[in-house]
Amino acid sequence: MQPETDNFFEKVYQVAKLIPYGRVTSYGAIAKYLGAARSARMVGYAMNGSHTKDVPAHRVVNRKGLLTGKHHFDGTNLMQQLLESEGIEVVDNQIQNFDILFWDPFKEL
DNA sequence: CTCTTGACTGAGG
DNA sequence: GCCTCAGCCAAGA
Repeated sequence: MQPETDNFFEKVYQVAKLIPYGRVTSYGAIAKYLGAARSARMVGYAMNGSHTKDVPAHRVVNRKGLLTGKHHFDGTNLMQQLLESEGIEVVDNQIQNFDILFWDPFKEL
């Protein structure tokens, strides 16, 4: 059965899956791409179920490039480990060169 | 229906 | 640049 792309949550998952390897984006960017620029919080809220999906939630951070959602991962530094595993530099929960690694769905899609 | 919570963001000081 | 406040929207109790 086809995924519920009509649901806000599913839309978030779909976009998150489109994030290329070694790239990151912000909740607001995804939200805006979905047409709900003010629903950035909903994006993060939706990610609560991301662990049951094939969604690379670790590639999604807040606008500052800070790993605000790392507490939702199993370990304490799991999110950082995943990012570093993709060649992304992370220091003190903050992504380095965030402006360069930032993946804008409007420009890339 | 009302109230609370939240992986956010933008504006103001 | 940092801190604080308010707005925003959806889901759960």
